Amino acid sequence: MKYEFGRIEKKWQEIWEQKKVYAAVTGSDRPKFYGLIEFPYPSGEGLHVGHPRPYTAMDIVTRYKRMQGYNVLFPIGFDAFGLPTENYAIKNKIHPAVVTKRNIARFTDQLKMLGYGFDWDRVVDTTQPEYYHWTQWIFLKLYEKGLAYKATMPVNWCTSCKCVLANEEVVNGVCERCHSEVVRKEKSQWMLKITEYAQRLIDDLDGLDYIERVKIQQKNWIGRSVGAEIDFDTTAGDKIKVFTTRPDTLFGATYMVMSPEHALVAAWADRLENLDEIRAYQEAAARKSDFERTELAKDKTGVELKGVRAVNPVTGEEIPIFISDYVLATYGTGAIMAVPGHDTRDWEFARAFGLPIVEVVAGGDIEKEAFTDCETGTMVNSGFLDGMSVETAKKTITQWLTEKGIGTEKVNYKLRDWVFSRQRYWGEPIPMVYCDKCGWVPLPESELPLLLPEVENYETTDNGESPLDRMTDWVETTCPHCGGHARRETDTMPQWAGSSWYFLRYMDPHNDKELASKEALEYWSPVDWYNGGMEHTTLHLLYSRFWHKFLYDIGVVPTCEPYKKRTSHGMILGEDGQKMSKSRGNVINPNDVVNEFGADTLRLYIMFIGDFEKAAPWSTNAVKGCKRFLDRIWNLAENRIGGDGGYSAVHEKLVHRTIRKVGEDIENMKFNTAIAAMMSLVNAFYETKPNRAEIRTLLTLLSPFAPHIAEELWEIQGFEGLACQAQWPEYDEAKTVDADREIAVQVGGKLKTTVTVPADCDDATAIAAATSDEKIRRLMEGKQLVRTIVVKNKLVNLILK
RNA sequence: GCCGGUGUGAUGGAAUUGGUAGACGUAGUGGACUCAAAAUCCACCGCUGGCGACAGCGUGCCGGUUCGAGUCCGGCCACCGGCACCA
Repeated sequence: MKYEFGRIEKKWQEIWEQKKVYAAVTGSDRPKFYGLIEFPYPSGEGLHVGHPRPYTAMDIVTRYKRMQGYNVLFPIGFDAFGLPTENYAIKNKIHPAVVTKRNIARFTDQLKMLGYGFDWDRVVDTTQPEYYHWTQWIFLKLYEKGLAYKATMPVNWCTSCKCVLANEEVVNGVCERCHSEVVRKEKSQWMLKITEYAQRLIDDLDGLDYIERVKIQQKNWIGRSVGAEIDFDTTAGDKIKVFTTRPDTLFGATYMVMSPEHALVAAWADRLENLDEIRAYQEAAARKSDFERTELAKDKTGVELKGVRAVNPVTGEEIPIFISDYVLATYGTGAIMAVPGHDTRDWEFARAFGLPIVEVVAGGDIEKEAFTDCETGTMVNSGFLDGMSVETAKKTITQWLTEKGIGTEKVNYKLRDWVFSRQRYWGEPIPMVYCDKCGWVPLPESELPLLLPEVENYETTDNGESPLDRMTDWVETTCPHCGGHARRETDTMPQWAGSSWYFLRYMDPHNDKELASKEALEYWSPVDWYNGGMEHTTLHLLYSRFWHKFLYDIGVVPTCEPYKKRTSHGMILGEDGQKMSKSRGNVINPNDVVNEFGADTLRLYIMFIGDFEKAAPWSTNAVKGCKRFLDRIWNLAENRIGGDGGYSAVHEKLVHRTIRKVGEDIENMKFNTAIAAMMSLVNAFYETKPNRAEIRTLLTLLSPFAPHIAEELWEIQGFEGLACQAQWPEYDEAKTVDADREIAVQVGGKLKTTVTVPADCDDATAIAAATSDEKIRRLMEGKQLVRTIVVKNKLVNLILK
């Protein structure tokens, strides 16, 4: 009989679907396990070979858990709002909803082709009104609690997408999606106060089972730093507030710098003697894109504000004030005290402008470079701080400033509030109206979902407004508050909105009363294991943690963190070791692989390819090797011998070891070595034919990895029920160990030979066995044995003199 | 510049966390089967020397700790990812 993968894969996919073997049951008594993968964006290109890596991994984990008796929730959905679909729609004059529907159908076929055990009754689609109803509802709640606000501020504007971007979406000064130039633009935007959660987003990481690099990257992104805020008096009467992490160096502050956008510059217009020069600098700074700004980072530029001076609160000296674009408007207070002796940037600026550099921490050579070390230095030229360590000086000066009312301790974060509006059509409408009398007014919950209207033209307007802006009938409305004239918000939500809570909807996807029932949320929360890409660490993963914490605070969800465990997979590279891309021509289409080798082979290969967390290049030859392995299993089933009892004496030990190894490896995401262990078992079965019990165990172990072939052989062998519903086999630790051990014999730490000894034998027996070996005896001739080291069941090391 | 990570045969990668380096797969070589090829099955497969038993070397480089180091410590080099004038 031939292994017709095409036929059997289709056959079992239909049977599984019909029998609903992957249905999750809310409220079941069995322990629950919620395994989650990042739902795909249904692009026009269809599934990429990168997708099956995390999907197959979690499919294996959840199948394994199911076989262990867990009530498993393993859902799938589509994150379908977004720019590529909209752009495709514009180009081809098709409604994005139609494009989305088509793409989702294609993705669904491909996912089913790979035999994933998703609960297809729980599919979510973020573009459906039944879904975005609740995305909008969460927004209203955020607004109600003061966490959504409208603000006019400089935002990142992608010149190609004609759309604002969140900070997280700007990579190296260009748009994360289209790589076009990003410029700063003043715009009125909806903002979400993620900064309010900064500390909790850091603190709560401690209790989570996330891979370490994810935690580190999130912490770095949030960027907490502790210091002080200090007020400097000025000759204009206003105070300049600065933030510093080095209040200990206050005596060395010889000038001040404000960002070019700082409000005091405008306030002082009348007093400034060189206003033209200042204005010119401000304009030049505003014109620079983020990219240019970082490019030009080497040389410090700036202009002194002539006519106003600041006063150093500890030295009493008048010091000059500059504006320079090395000071960012959006961090801290937008102004700094410059301590050129002990800050690299201030040092460079001081050198460029010939400003005095004073040493206040001894230990370096400030003639050559700024001395920034906080560990070793001693305070000098600092009045009452002299002789103190930096740490002590920090505490002392902060206390002093607080007592005098000049400053206070202060924590700052790099994280900024989340720019939440997009000037685009294909997104969730923001359920707010602007009333001339009442200002911004939220829609009442009863009016949700606010449907996305049909428009004729999806393009952004020339003045950078959303296409919805042209929909006069839709835009013009009445104020829910006073009934007067009002206009709807025409911006839509960003791509990240729908994905910030989708894992909750899976728990109760058809609920039309609330985002999910209390019962379902209590039963399934939190997600037990979430696997996804590193690229989402500071985007989706952070955003969804923020939303979840908010929902926890208002009593909607029962846990303060959404995901208990987070892991991440490496990329699949092309055969040339380069990132797969159409232009390189190294793209592998999963459909081709499935047609040629079958879904089981693809699944197996993609897990065997290498360390799950690392990038790995594709190898068609190695795919063939996996197909060969399945062929060998297929042939094996015809070559087994009878005997329904237990395992045979020849295989027992290896079978027990393999059960242990495969189970442990699945839990630790070491799928490659789990497969290697099964290969070894099959190799042993080729040496000595397996019996029925051994075949049964092999098929059970194989089932999570290659479910179709396992199921078919299961049926052929006449085992009861379905392979995918079989119980995971038990192993007996006692049966995994040998009666005898082959241990290493070393002389002076160098391996000379091996000897066989009884397992767990005492040291004397091991030494006796080693020293009676012919070869070792020869080496010992004429030498004196000065020391022996014995490691039980491993080795004997003889030290000779 | 700062923060993470990686470096092992021709090749993808293993190695119980300080204890027999190279499991498993790919490629390669030899053999069986075949008129032949493919497929399949069996064997070999780190480098150097030797007919050989065997000896020496070997986990990016240099040093150290240890009876013993791919694994730990110090100093380099290379590559990958993230952040980047964050005061």
